[in-house]
Amino acid sequence: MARKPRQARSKATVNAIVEAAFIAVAQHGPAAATTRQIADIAGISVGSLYEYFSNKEAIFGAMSERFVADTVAMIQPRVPELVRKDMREAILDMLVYFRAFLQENDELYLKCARHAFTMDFEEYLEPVQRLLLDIVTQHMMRHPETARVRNIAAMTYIYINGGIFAVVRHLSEQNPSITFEELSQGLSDMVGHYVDQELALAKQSSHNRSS
Amino acid sequence: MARKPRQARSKATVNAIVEAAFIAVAQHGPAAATTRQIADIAGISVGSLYEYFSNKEAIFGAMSERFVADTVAMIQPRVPELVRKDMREAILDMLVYFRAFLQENDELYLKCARHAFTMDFEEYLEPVQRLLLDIVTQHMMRHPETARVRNIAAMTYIYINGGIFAVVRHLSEQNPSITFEELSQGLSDMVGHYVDQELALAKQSSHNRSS
DNA sequence: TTGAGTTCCGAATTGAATCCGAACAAGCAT
DNA sequence: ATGCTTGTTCGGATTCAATTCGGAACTCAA
Repeated sequence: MARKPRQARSKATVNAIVEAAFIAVAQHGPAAATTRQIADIAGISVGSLYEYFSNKEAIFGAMSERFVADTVAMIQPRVPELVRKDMREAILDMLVYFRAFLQENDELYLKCARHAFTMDFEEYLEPVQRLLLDIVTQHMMRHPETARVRNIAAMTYIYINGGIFAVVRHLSEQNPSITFEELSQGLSDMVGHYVDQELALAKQSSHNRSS
Repeated sequence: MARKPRQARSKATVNAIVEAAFIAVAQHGPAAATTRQIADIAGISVGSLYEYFSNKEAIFGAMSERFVADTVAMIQPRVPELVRKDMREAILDMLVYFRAFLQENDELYLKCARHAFTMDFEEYLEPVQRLLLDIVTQHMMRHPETARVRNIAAMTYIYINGGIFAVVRHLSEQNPSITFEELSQGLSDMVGHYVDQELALAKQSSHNRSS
């Protein structure tokens, strides 16, 4: 960002630019979305873009940040409810929430997320990763029996990458080879079975040790 | 591709263009890689690019095809060996192969794969999906006890998306939060535990039914 | 050897990203 | 209120890369 906004109206301008960018990218993809389009949609002139963003990349960066922040804000209030549930159900719920989130506003976010990697999206994922780790931690405190599961960090890493990308890809496909229900059930069982199996192994090994 | 190559030399040119594109993209990223750079590296003129590719996108498409084909070619000869192994070990092996593949030639492929999604990479994944499904099928024929696992299709879908993207992302990170060993162990256990758990459930339910 | 088809070239065109200096609006002191 | 300073917006000028085009150079079969 080339300059910090001092006055209220310029904050509104920055906001308008980011929202316009979402619309333009959803319509034409990130490569074909031009600064003129973004400026037109935002109702400002092209030059003004460069008062707040040093280049087009920076606008994409702000979009990524916004997307991640909105995702977190969407899940956050549901955390108390999620951690109370059975793990499989919690995961299914999250996936359904995430799908609804991607599809709101005529799939605005989904259409952008499809191309997200242009924008070095991964760099911005950290808050989501933190949120998920937080949920897992809280969940474990309420379900102490799950404390013996190994490799929680690796699991959340895999899950966040595999889960987000698989869902985004799936929703973008015209005729996917599996249904969304199969996909979400698969993701949930994959985690659920993993945990069950880890617990079974832990029980078995402690049994062996004590006998 | 604007024209089909008729003569031998033009096939070499097409090849040179694709290889040059890999180098240019690895160096500058897909957005900053210019047609001039690609032409220079390939040792041809800019205009010649357009004899074989209708635009830059098409070159990226050819890169994706090449990448997928090379990946399949790298795994294919190892299929007989893989299907003989225990599932967890087979997965670990595949991941190690894949890492080595990404890192050869000074990480040429890895550097390009990082940005792969610009190029609508997903469209080209189908051969990999087929290969993986083929491996699973052959594996099941040798290990008939695994036939009762449900949702094989969903599992390979999740695995191909989650696995490839998690590995590419992990290898691209400067200081990843987990090691490659933890990641690959996690991916392998995730699948392994899933299968084990499914088999346990299947055994249990058939037991219930017969009692 | 030759000419029809193929391949290659690089200057010219086009259009988008970015820069810049002038015009405009807001805040502030008098 | 009035003039001054600083923040904000504008849109044309500039720059640079993608793509086009007309013709030169090459290949190969007859």
